[in-house]
Amino acid sequence: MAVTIRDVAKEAGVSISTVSRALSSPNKVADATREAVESVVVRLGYRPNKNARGLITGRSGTIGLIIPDLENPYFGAVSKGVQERARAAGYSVYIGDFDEDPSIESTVVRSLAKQVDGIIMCSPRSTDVELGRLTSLVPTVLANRKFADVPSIVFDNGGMLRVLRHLTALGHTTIAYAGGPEQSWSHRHRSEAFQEFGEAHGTTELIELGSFPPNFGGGVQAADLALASGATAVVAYNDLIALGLLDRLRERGVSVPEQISIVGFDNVAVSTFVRPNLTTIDQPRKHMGRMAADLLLSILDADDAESTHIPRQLPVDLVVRQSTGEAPLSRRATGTTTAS
Amino acid sequence: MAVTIRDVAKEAGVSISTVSRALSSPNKVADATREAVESVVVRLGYRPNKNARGLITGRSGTIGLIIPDLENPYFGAVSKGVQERARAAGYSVYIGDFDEDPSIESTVVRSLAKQVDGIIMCSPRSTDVELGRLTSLVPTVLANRKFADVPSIVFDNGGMLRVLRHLTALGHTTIAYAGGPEQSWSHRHRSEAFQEFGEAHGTTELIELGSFPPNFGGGVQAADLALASGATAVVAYNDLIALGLLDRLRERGVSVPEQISIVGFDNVAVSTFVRPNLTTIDQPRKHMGRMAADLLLSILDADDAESTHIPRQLPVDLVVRQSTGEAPLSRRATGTTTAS
DNA sequence: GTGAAAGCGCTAACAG
DNA sequence: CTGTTAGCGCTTTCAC
Repeated sequence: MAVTIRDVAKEAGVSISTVSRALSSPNKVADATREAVESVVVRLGYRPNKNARGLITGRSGTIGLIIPDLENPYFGAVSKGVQERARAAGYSVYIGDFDEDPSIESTVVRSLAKQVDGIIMCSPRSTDVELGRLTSLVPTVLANRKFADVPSIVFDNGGMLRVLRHLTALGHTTIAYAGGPEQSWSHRHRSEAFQEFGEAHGTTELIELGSFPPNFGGGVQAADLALASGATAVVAYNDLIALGLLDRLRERGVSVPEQISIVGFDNVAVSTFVRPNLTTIDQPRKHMGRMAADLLLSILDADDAESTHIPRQLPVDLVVRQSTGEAPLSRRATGTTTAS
Repeated sequence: MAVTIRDVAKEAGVSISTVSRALSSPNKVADATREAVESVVVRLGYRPNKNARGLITGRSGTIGLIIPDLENPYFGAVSKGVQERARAAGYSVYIGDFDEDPSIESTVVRSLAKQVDGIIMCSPRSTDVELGRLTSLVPTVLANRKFADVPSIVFDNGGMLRVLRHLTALGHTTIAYAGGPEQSWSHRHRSEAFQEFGEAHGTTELIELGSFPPNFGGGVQAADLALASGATAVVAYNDLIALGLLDRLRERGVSVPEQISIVGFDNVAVSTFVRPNLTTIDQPRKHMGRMAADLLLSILDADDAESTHIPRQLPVDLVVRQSTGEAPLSRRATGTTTAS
């Protein structure tokens, strides 16, 4: 097998415990021996066996990240943030994708629970009851969901309010909401904020179109309902739904944004792939990943105090994109622009 | 801590070795005892500690998956395929993202190498020299790259040929290629196929525009060059570049596909977010993930024979999308279609 | 077919 | 400050 701590000890002429100490608690060892050990470690290319260490410390040096769908760039960004921080702290991360299926989510969490020091559940789709069971298995941090007193990171849910203020400022008086998955905590909160705004502003008519799959197809479905509703503006649960809406509305001969305005959530890259670029709520999701990892690691490292000041609620931004589709990059050359 | 093999043994009234055997080699134990043990296992909710097992067997029951960018849906799909198979075989998977940066790729592989039974490197960006070192660390399977005799899964690279035949059939005689990252094996192969076609068909003029970042911005860059080249059709390294091309060309007043045709590679979801839907080469990437996982697992399980018949080269399909943007889902209702 | 015992590579008391 | 000694939870000879 590979080079073990014993090889290093022999080569450095010390005992294995000294090697162990030199690596895990460098301050408990004489500078001279520590340096000697370190040089041997480098020379032999020794890398401690995490398994063996974990067996005794009860810590595996790994965390689990559970997300609904790896193929959705939203979660890819979160994952990158988590990895960035975990790696910096010497942790490895298992990623478990559950295909937006609560029962798979449950299975994956349970199978991972025994092998990791902690778990980050991003946008969990489980019911509260099941979530309660799952979060009791192992130290857990939630992202995009609040539940009991489980530590969590969520986005400031003032996003919907900003969107609605923006739209009413533009003169819209009939606004529809094309929602996301029922099980989504974010969806429920957006829906509530939507309703509340309606109650507070009697002059604006607010229409909920229902729940749709959080993808392009969901938006296509929602479009026909939106049109029938008579709304002049549609707020979508996310950008993918917004793009589906856009496509279908245009296909039905409705011009966007002239006849109907559309606003999304997330500010994923594709929101700039269409003209005009989509107006959306930017949610710094990579940052959310970082914060979630930081929070989990701080919990793992300091069993006593969860004192560290990690923001639990991340600010979001309304990104209003110009509808006038002007050249964003460089001026058009004069002269012929058509191909041969 | 959790329930251990000793608890099970005590509860079932047998020795720990019997429990161990009952679980790992059920045929080496009397049916009666096996069943007894199994029922206790279920009742106590016992789950063997992978670390401890790994310590002795030298196998961790985990594999690593190294990809350039988690945020790119292409790799998300591959990851899902890998996970699907790994999970089914009882393996966990570490995913390591290296941000398209070869030096990070190297670091990640090295740090993972000691903790996993095998690694799948998808679309590696390292040089051949470095790749040689990396693949010698631990059993490795390559995806989207061939190197020496390292087992690999790649897509049939006849895709470019099909695209070019398609375009010439449509009457194009001047065709440009907007390439991907220099380090990409796929890019180099597409580029070669592109050149070869030119040599074989003197009547068609083929123009390489260069290498571009494999994203929307890369396509925007390429668009101005494409226009200046006089080509009437542009083949893009991937769909994201194709979409960037599309956007920029339209902005410059060129209509697509009337004046310039665009074809992409990958058939990612966004390729249907635009009108007309993008014509593209479909690469079944989730399937690639599955095959890569199967290949790695078969290598790990059978040290002797890599006999299993896993296809090493996966077929691709040209997806020609209709330009006429007809209603794809349901017929438009008669009557007013504009909103209030 | 089953149990006892010996470790896998490492860390954590405990003496020195 | 350093070495010796027990194990962590499990698999695997080797006897019985």
